[in-house]
Amino acid sequence: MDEAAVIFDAETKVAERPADHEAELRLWLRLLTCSTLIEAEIRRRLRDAFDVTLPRFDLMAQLDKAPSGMTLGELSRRMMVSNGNVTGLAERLVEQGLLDRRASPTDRRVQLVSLTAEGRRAFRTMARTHEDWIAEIFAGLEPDDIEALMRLLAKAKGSARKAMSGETP
Amino acid sequence: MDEAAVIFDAETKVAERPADHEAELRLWLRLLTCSTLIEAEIRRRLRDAFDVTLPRFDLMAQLDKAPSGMTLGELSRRMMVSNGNVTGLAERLVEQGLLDRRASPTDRRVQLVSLTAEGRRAFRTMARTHEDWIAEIFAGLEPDDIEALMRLLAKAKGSARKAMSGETP
DNA sequence: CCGAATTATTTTAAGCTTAAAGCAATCGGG
DNA sequence: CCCGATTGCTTTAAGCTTAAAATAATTCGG
Repeated sequence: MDEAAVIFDAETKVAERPADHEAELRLWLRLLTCSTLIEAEIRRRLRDAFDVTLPRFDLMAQLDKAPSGMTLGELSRRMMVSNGNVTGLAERLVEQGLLDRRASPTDRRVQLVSLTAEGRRAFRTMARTHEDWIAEIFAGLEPDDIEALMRLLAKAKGSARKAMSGETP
Repeated sequence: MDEAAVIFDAETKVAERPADHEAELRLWLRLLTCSTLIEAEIRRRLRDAFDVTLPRFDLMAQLDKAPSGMTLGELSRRMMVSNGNVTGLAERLVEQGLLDRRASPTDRRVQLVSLTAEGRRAFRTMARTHEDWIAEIFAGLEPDDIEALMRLLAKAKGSARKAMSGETP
């Protein structure tokens, strides 16, 4: 009964529900499924191969790009997670001897973190394997597919960002 | 020094590292960023508008499609999460009066859950708004873009699934 | 019918995540 | 200089998530 109504609307645009956006909804579901699936696999492999979690790997990846270290705030912005989250992650990585952490000499509020030599070595090893995993996972895509996906995902991201800022104008 | 080497390899394919898969890596980063971004926004809106979490919304969505209810195991398979996860989610939804839960009359191991009348009503309200949010978020995409993304994401998913089963053959 | 294997679920321990509140240091205007 | 605002970080409480172990019920081969 409800289903019939929805189909009817889709065909005729008459509707008490002005527009149905089934295509967009299905796109979202597929996008989410796809990235969740891959993310779960990467988590599993990181755990099995290196006994590391994805968040810790991500944090180390950010620091690997900044040889001189970074503040916790900068890290939380780049990782797009909360401040408190980074506090805890960094704490655990310091415990493991993979991170150095020190107060800024010029601003006593600021905490600077960087990879230790061991941390850098460990990350580089993991990163190489990680890149191979990703290549394996996307091996079924042609170069053209990858290019098209890059473009379309950028467009989707732009669209999403716009919807987030200009909230109900 | 390392950077230079990587760039050199990319150009010439000489390399001690046989192939670099930068394109795939960047695709994965973009896919992940895109879906994380949207997911965070949906979580935020569900919380602000309906005081509900995404996992609870997802669970209710599954049950809405199965009017006669479902076992916890079926639910965990469809949601692609662990059994223990569903146990806890269902528990909290029952507490809120949105879910009914009863043992199967034919198999005492099995727990059947279904939406209560209130749960169904609440879900339908949320679902309508949720669909509008998704439409808003993807408003910058043309119908052709959506179609192309659907196709390419399906292809990516297929490729990922293949990489997951046939592990290092 | 018995016992071993399988199946469905729950429990546990550990870790991730967030929003909100709190604390300390710094900055900026008067 | 000083005080109010801002900034950087930490803490807290709550919830999600998983893997692994535990529990309980059912099934199946003999």
